[in-house]
Formats: sequence, structure tokens, C-alpha cells
Amino acid sequence: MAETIRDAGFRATKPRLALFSRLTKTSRPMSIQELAQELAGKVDQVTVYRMIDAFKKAGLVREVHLRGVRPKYELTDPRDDHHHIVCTECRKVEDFVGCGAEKMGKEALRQSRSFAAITGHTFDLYGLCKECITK
Amino acid sequence: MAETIRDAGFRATKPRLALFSRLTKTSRPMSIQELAQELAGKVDQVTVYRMIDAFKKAGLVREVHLRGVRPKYELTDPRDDHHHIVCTECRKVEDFVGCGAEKMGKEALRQSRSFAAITGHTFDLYGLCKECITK
DNA sequence: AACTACTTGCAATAAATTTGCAAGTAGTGT
DNA sequence: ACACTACTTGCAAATTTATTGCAAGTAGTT
Repeated sequence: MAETIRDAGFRATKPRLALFSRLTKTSRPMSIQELAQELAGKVDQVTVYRMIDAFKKAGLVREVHLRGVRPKYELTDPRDDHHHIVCTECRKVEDFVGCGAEKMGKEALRQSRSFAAITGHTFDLYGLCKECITK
Repeated sequence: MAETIRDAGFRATKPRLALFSRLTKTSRPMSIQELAQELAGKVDQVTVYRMIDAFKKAGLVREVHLRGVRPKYELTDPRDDHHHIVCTECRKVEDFVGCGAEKMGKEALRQSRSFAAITGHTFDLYGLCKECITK
């Protein structure tokens, strides 16, 4: 883990290890506030902001935008194209894999008169989980 | 236009008409800041916040989240399932239509053990426009 | 063990968003 | 046209969120 951080060009400091470690332990993207709160006492909130920003630029971390909430962050896994499905009632988040983005990218380029390449995408679903749908 | 606003349950006041009118004139989603700036003198920024919030709840306006920028807003067109393609260099935004969301929604439900229904989705593409790709 | 550039925490700023409230006005009924 | 009332607005102030400056601390190196 320290290795990963160094490879990304950073020093493997305690705060960085703490943040990175926390991110490896979550299956859901986390907000700055959640991270800062959990790391309180160990890592200053300002440092969380700075680290997330740096990790993001280095590609270690991905920013996830879901409707109606502040941005959340998760570790990047380069070979994994997963997306999120969010319950609009209870805000539960689950992952799903696969999406027709490559195909859609090609289709979009065909439609477009000013774009020349696709480099990324976001795709998230919103719905109701089995618990909330009965209410 | 005043009619649309009334139908949504609001009074057709000057500030509301100004905001709504501005939104009908843009082909790109706009941020609170952009809107407030353009309507400066006519509409207070606080009012823009409040109106956007109310319009959003009423379904007149859709919130659009694109990477790395604050939320933007555009008028909802119920029969139009368009999405955005964003140049990661110059931030240009273009629309494209159609996306495999229905199909993917079904696939996601199949994968999921806790979700029961899909009610919405986001899908946006990032890439380079013809101008920026040559740089 | 010493060195140095990168990091961190704390305090202070700045920016974004929300709230309270008196004054203004659209829509209604007269 | 006039008055009435609930909905709206603008302004100021409070909150919340994010950024910056800088002295002190520390990882990685010599």
C-alpha cells in the first residue's frame, strides 16, 4: 500500500496511509466529510481535502457524482468499469458492472459535429430497493 | 410561459419569468452562478437558489452533474432523453440522444440482489473535441 | 545523523449556500 | 378598479464548505 502511494509520486506518510487504507475498506464511495469524520484525530480535514485532490490528479481516486449529494470518492481500479445504482428513497448504493458505453460513445461521435474522441463516461442508475418499493 | 409556471404551482412573477426565459434560451446547462450573473440587477442570487430549488422539485428543471464543476441546470423536456458529451480540455458541452439505459437497467436489476425498480439514470460522455484533439 | 523537499495542522480567508424577516406583488374575490 | 392575503422577493446575516499561508514536522536520501 505504501508502495502504491510512492508509485503515484507521494511520500507514504501516516495520514496518507490512513486515508488510503480507509478507502480500501469501503465498498461505497465516501464524501470528504465522511472521511474527515472517520479520520478525526488522525488527519486534519484540510489534509483530507488536499490528499483527495492530489490522489484524484494522480488517478488513484475517482470522483463520483450522484444526484443531490456532494461528491464522493472511491479508489480507482483501472480494469474495473463498475457503476452505481442508487435508491432514491434510502440512498443505498450498490455496484453493477458492464454498460454499453463503448457502443454509445461510437454512436455519440457519429451524431456529433464537433467531437473527435471519447475518453470516459459516467453512468449511474436510480431506482428503488426492495425494501423501499413496498412503502 | 407564464402558463407553464402557473401549471407547476407557482405565481408567474417577473423574476421567475426572467429565469425561465433565460433557461429556454440556452442550449447548455447553466450553473447558479452563471444564471445569477446574467440576471444580476433583475434577480437576486438568493432568489435564483430558491427558484432553481423549487423548479427542480416541481420537475421543471433538471440538475446536471458533470465532472469537476458545480451542478448545472436545464429545463426538463419530458419526452427527451438527451445526454451530454463534454470536452475535458475546453469544457465544451454538446448533446447527444439515445442511450442504452433501459436495457442496462434491466441488466442491472438482474445483477442486483437488493434493487427492485429503475426510475432514472445519468449517462454522460467525456472526450476531446476536434479543436482540442490536435493540441 | 544530518539534510531537504515534501507534508501536515492550525488559523485565517474566501466562497458557496441557507435562513430570517420586513417589504412587495400576483392572483382572487368584491 | 380596489382590497385582501398568501406567496415571493431582496437584503443582511448566519452557516457551511473549501482554499490559502505559514511555521513545524517528517519521509526518503546522503
